[in-house]
Amino acid sequence: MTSADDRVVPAAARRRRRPTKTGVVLSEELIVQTALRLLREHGADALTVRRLGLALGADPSALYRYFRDTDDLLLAIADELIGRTLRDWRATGVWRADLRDLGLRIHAGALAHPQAAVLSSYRVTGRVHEIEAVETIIGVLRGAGFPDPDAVRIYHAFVDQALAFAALDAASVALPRAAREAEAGVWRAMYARLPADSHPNIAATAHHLVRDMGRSAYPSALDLLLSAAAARLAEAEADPGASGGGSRSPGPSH
Amino acid sequence: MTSADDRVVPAAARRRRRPTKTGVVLSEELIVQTALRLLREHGADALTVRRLGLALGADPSALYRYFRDTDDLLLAIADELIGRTLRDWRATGVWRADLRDLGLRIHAGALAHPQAAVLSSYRVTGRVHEIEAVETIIGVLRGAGFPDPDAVRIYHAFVDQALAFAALDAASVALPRAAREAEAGVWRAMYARLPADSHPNIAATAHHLVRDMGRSAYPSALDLLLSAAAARLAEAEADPGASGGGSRSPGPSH
DNA sequence: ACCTGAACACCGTTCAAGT
DNA sequence: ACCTGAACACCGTTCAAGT
Repeated sequence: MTSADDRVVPAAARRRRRPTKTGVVLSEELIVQTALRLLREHGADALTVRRLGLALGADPSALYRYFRDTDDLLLAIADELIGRTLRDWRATGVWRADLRDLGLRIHAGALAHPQAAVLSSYRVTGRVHEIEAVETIIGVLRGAGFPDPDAVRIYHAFVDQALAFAALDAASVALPRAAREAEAGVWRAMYARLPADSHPNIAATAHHLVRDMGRSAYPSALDLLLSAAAARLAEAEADPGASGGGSRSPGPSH
Repeated sequence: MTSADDRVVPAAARRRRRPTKTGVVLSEELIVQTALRLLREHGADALTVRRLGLALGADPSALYRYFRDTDDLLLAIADELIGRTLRDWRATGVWRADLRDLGLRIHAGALAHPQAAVLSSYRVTGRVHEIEAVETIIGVLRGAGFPDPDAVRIYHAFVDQALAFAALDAASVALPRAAREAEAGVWRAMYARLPADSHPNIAATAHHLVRDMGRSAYPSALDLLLSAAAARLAEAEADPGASGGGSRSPGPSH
């Protein structure tokens, strides 16, 4: 009962495709690529079944042969983004550097397609690229020597933090122009001008706030998480029994 | 040029309100409360100007006198959620416990209104409740002894982590029933059944994954962040010059 | 087997007209 | 000053009919 199994027609079973009126031969891949292009070029509001049909040169309703509904299309987009992000990544064997690189790539990949990321970062796709990513990240942690329960806990915190910040920062990049400018202005126009007697802590740090809040906090948050994980690993290695078992094991599989 | 300044009619200047056909007297507060109720009772799709008008007993177009557009209404909802979350919070003076409590409250507050949170957690409102929250959190950090640049950096990582996880977890709670069940099923039906020869790391940790992935990773991620911050503070206190200035200062202001 | 086109039940927002 | 109602330009999705 996975999402992949629910697709209207399994890709392999599909044949005898007829070109549309404009001569295009539809496919899941073509639709996902076109959707990403629409999002990129015209923003999140442009991803409608009707405009996607227009961009493909097909009747909008034809898309329902490839995706159950817009949500199903979204999951396919999410998995394609994961795939692109990790396509050319290779482990170095230094776990902390590897996780840092993976986290920053996930974040940067989302910001490269903010409109798509904000719609899809949240979702568990159960599709091929996501599965490879899970296998890779857990492999890095187990290869580093984290006992299995710690490896899974840290995997979960790491990947959800990466996806959560990716969505957060993508959302701000994907905001309509007016809203985006209004938010940037709030820090300078409002926070930087609060009087010290009513808001002493904001007033004392206003120049730091204005400088900091325009940037993503993800690199900081990532480093804090990795620091704490490293400390945890040192503890686990000093006292191997404490964490409740789990075998040491193979390295990353990719 | 803040969002508050852009409101169609400043609340104070509004007078001589006429009841609607059904006898209701509209106000910004009533509209926000009704919007939260709609979201809570009927999900994110229910928040449309038309249904909100219906629920209020007013013509949908009347709402445009109170909010510039739906985005402006969303910012008001976001600020109301922040206000509710912190309404009865008090500092204990133990910075780490205070921040942990604040983080968990922000997260729990979002999950109590998942449909509202997923729409609004991202946004900088510049409104009154948000400003109080910023002042409070920075106050906790400065009161703990973090130098100003560290206080701001950790404030930013802390609050964005809380909001990002709040939105991530709210999104999964707010998912339409079918999609939500499909995602839960993916871990049991797909990840737990991958063969060890193709996916050794997932296979070795599958039982941990199934147990862990159904819960939020936020408490773990928060503790990792606070651990690392505590370590940073210990360093700063051992070597006060290293971090580049910033005075020690007052406690939390609330 | 797959694509089309009409139809249905909705949207957000604007603006002239009412009171 | 504020609310109403019609209008405009859109949506996602379904389904009978075509090829």
